[in-house]
Amino acid sequence: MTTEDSKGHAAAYRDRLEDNHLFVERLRKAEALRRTGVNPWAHGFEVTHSAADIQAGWGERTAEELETEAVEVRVAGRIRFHRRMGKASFLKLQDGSSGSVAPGGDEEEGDDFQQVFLSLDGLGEEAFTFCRGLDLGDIVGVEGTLMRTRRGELSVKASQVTLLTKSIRPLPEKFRGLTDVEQRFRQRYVDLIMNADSRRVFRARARIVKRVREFLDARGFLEVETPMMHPTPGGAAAKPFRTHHNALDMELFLRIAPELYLKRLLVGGFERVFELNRNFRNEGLSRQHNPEFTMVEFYQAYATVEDLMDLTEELVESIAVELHGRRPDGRVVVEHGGQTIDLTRPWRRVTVAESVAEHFTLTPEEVTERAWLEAEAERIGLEGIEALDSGKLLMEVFEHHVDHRLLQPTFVTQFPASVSPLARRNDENPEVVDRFELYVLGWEIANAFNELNDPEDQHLRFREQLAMREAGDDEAMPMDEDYIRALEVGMPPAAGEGIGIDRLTMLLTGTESIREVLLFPHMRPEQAGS
RNA sequence: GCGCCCUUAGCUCAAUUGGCAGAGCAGCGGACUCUUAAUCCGUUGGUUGAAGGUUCGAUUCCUUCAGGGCGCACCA
Repeated sequence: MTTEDSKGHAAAYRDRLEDNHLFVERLRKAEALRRTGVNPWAHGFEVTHSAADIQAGWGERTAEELETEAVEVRVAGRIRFHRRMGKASFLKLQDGSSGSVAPGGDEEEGDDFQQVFLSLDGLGEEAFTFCRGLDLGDIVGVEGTLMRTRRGELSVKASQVTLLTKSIRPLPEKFRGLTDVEQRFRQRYVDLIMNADSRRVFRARARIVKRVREFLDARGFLEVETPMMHPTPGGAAAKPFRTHHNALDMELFLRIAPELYLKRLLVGGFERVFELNRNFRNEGLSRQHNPEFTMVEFYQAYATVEDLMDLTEELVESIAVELHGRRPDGRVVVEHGGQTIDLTRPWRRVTVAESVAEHFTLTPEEVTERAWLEAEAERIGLEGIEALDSGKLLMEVFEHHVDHRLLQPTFVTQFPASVSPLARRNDENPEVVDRFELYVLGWEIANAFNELNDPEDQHLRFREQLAMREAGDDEAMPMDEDYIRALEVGMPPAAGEGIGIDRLTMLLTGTESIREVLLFPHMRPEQAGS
């Protein structure tokens, strides 16, 4: 790049900063530093202590003790506060330990930014003047010794300050911070700097994911990765995203579920497998739905849904205990939107028909009668009722009246076979399958069933799905011939389950929108120039 | 996809029945050697989301569009 090009680019770069004087001022400072031989975007700095390290190691020391010890430290972080006086000033640095959650501890966010004391005496004229030009948002490295201020705050008395990164765009207002929901999601990097609650949620999410892995690992489950791009979308009732492979010139679908691949692994002899990863569904967005979402699916040979209900209670309760602890009375509760949710096991177990019957103060027999179901479907405003089987009608009534009212953890069991094409029929009643969905806060958190391993029945179910597909249901599953072939080789009896990690995280972090637990939730593109 | 609501300075928010677009923080200049959202004095900063309309005059009323929030629908 020639000097002329370089000048042209500098102008173009300034233009994209919209001539905002706040941005241009900082850029001017950066350029001034460069002229004195200081690169405002440095690399590398030896850090010996985090803010949390210093608090943990010397938090109880008195001013005198600190003076005697003369502990030398090198810290680094982003300037969040800068209080300037004539010949002294204070910085508050935010580092990766700021507001961190101690392992096994509660979720209290400590305001453990590291304060730095700068003085003309300690730094000398030139360095002190340089520090006066530092802006909120700049990242600096500081070398100094620990001290306690007159007001009692443990601080680093700086002997040397190095600018590591110049920040061109100012941070939001320091008191109220960034509250605009759209900007919080679009500029998550700013949100994470400004909002301890956001940091807390994503740290909690990481612990939940880690705990799920540990839990399954401890029970002998093998973590596997199966294709994200499927030639045949299957394993769930959902509309897929389509994509295209150029070299093979073939249509592919982003997976809506890993289910059919994981069960092929049961055939292969991996008797306990799980996959914790993304699924993609081409459907509407809501507070509970994002086009891509994370689910853990696991399959256990020789187990039944009964076993998985126990396992699910144990898993979720243990994560809740890790994040929130137990109450003195031994119960495990989480607060969510003014509700107290009691996750202490065991949880209520109720069949679909029972839950509907309870809502209408009828009996399970009454709410599964065709005439009653048709009449109720009519009241809901359902169309094409005659074409729907009774199981589908029952589910419609359940979804319209019951599921969103199941606030406390509830296993809903005994689903109609017609809405569960991959589940094994109940031996006593072939019209239902041994399946459960876990509801908490009215959200479906988990879904599990005894897996259908009879290839002939599976073939029949796929054909029924095909018929529904031809009748216009674009969420009905297509036939998967290779999956049938796998079942013909022989799949051990098994139960499998999927748990929605996003919703589980919402439940355990008290958040009400899935966007709060996704680092970069799906958004429409911003308009140019904004 | 449909309905309701929101969009004003970098950020957080004001602006009376339609009558000169303002404040705090941030920034800039100045004072101040222990501050805690530091304080004090002075000061820069606006295509009021975009386009159109009504009006002598529009941040304000109307239309369309964009983005966002909430609800419904779809779904997990």
